[in-house]
Amino acid sequence: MELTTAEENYLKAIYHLSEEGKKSVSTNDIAAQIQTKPASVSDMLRKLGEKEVIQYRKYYGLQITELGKRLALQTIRKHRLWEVFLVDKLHFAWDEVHEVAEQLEHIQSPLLIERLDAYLNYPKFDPHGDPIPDAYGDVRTRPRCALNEMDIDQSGQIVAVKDSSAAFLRYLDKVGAYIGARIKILDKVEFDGSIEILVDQKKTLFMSKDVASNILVLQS
Amino acid sequence: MELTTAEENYLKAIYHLSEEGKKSVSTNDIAAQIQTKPASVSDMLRKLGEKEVIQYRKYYGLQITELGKRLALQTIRKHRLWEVFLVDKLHFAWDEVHEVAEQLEHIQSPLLIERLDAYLNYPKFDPHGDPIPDAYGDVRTRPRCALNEMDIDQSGQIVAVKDSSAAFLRYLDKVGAYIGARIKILDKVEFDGSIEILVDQKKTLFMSKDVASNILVLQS
DNA sequence: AAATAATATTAGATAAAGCTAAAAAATATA
DNA sequence: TATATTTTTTAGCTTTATCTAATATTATTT
Repeated sequence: MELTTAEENYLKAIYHLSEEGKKSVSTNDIAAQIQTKPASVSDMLRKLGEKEVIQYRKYYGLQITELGKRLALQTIRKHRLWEVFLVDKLHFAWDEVHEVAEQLEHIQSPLLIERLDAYLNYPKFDPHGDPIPDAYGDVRTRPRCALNEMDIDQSGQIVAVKDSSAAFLRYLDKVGAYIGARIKILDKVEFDGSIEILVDQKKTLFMSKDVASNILVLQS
Repeated sequence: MELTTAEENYLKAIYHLSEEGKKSVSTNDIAAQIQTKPASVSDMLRKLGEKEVIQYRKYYGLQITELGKRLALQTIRKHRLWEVFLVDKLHFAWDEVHEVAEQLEHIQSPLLIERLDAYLNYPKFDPHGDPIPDAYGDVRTRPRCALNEMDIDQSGQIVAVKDSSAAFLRYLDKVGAYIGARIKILDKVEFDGSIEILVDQKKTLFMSKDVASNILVLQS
């Protein structure tokens, strides 16, 4: 089963949208996700249906198949391994890796990915804390909750971010929130949902609900 | 100046053929080099002419421009740096790197190449002994001659191979000829041009003229 | 120099991936 | 329920990069 670069990108988008727990993935959602027009999406859905990576009935909706899931996870695996490479070995900042990894993920060479994985010491998470699927497409997820959903006095460790945009990541760098940081909720403002947290038992930090909702925590 | 992947491949082929010292590069040569049909080449030459990376007058011939040379050397630089990465870091054999590097060379990210170069410690030659152009497209070439052109009793060091096909490279691995090996011509057979050489003052090796002509030596 | 061969180009198709505008289907609203 | 709105799909066009078959040009031989 060979997919083109465009097909891989659509399938990845569909996989991500499917995982977000929504009832079903709409043509418009996909168009928004990959910055294209709904008309182009319709066309592609037909093609992906023919290739049996999704089940598709027009006007009805779609469902990703097992095959599709496996292929999407392969692409995600490659993307995340390359991100680790860029950060760990080439010293990219975590907000600089996405665009390059978007390109690198389409390189076709099973041997390359096998060797890269070994070279990076079989990492389990990428620089944004997202889990790296193994060669069989298995993903080990950790229980995690959004920072804004925690209560006062609860503590935990930052394990991932939901939004990986450069702007957000640079903001986190600036205020000193990083993956691995131990945090504790000091205060929550009812009015706007903003919170005050203690980072690494040293520094207090105020942040809006919007920011907090994009930070994922492993509770302890 | 932005080139598509296909355009980069054509330009690279044109650059390589131009460097081979031939009077001029023919449509058929290019078609053979990149495994396509002459009709497709004609089409592409027109496009490359419009982009001013070659000077092109139909039926007359073509000449690569300074701009074209610079862009071709950028691609070659990327290709060769990736080959070094694959061999030095991911432990690919030198006959396994070409196809993957063909893909990697089209990744667009100046920062990536800059960092990769630094990470690899600014290598000057790729695993086949070919020089790696610097960021400005300057290539430092070493004087080198084909092994079959040397005379009896002359010695030198293998510095590169002309043919980088997997079959040839695996043959060299098998007989123990590698880049860096010190060699001395022990005998030359007038009849067929085959030769006998001493490798690293230890081992003698017989090889056909065909093989010898694809091994490049720095004479000492 | 004329005929033949080789080489190069154009014409016309095809396939992928995108677009806009129009039509069709599904959903929401009055 | 009928109408309006939103969503989705189709129709038709564009671009890039191929191809084959036909034509044009240049080179080579008689």
